[in-house]
Amino acid sequence: MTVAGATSPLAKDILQVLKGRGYRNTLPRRTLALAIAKQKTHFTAEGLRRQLPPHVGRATVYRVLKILVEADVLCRVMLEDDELHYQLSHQDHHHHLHCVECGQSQDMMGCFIEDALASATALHGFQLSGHRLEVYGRCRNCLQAAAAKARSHRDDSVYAR
Amino acid sequence: MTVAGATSPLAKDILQVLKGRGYRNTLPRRTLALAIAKQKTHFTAEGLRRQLPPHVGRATVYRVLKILVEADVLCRVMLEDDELHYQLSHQDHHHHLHCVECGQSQDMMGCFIEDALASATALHGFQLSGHRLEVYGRCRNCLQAAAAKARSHRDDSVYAR
DNA sequence: CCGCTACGGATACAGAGTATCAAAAAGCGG
DNA sequence: CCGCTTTTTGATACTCTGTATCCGTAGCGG
Repeated sequence: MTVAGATSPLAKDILQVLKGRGYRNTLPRRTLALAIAKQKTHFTAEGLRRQLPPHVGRATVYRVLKILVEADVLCRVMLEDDELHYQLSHQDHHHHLHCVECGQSQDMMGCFIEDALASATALHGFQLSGHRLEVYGRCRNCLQAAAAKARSHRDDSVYAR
Repeated sequence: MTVAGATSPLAKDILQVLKGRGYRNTLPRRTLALAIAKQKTHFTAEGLRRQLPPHVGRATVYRVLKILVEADVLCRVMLEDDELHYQLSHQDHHHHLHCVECGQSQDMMGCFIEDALASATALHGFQLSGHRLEVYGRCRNCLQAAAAKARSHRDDSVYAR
């Protein structure tokens, strides 16, 4: 019933990646891996730290996050409020749909703009090397919730700013 | 040959916008407007401040930048190194081409991904509200410079990382 | 020219991330 | 299982960007 008790497959994967990169398997890293595996959505460095036992130092959190970003386990996403968040990254190139209502974000697999982008940049004499796309909107759940609310209170202006 | 001596049309526009929004016309703001008008490309808040006479306070710089972003005179762009830069914004929705070689950035007018985006997000039950796209690559000038260099020194590996 | 306010600059503060460093833990060879 | 070397850790201090406060000052409408 110690730390090892609740190890998730994902946490194991993370530790495996660290091992593969020559990093040692330590208690703080196991704790971090477990905490990251538990995240349902994006999170900030400080937010993550707050979920950790207090004996895990701030520097350690940032160090591990940095390593995991370099290892492509996590990716950093910039939200509309200019806050830097982390989230589990699929290895493939993809983008994120961020719900501006509930803050959840989901992956949009596959990149459908690569071609359009290539031709558009070619017009400018540009040789494309990469891009960063974040999409904002309202997710299915929030839309449904809003619609339900609208039905019960006709006078509420759900869509007003 | 005082401050008024070098006033550019763009600087006047900026001051006009401030006036239109009910802000006063003050010396620090004139100085700021002039400095911003001189920028050939994106810049950081601190970088801008360093180009200003030292009697202009840090807080003032940030305050004015904030106002100008709200007024859509400037827009904030996130570069690949995760540094926040500002640059003159065209009023219309557009994106930026950033050269990873020389750091210059140019506007790519018109947004060609809106449609593709709408259909892609619809698949996820998303109601689109906005997006952020930054494009990275090498600009015409840098490509030409690299090509010229390659011609003169065949052995240099210009394209190697 | 006066007086009301917005403004400016100095300063202190806040939040995110990094550098430093002594002490502790990992892993390895035996 | 033990000691040895190297990596890691957490505390702390620091840096960097940006914001809040506060009082003197300067704009500007009258």
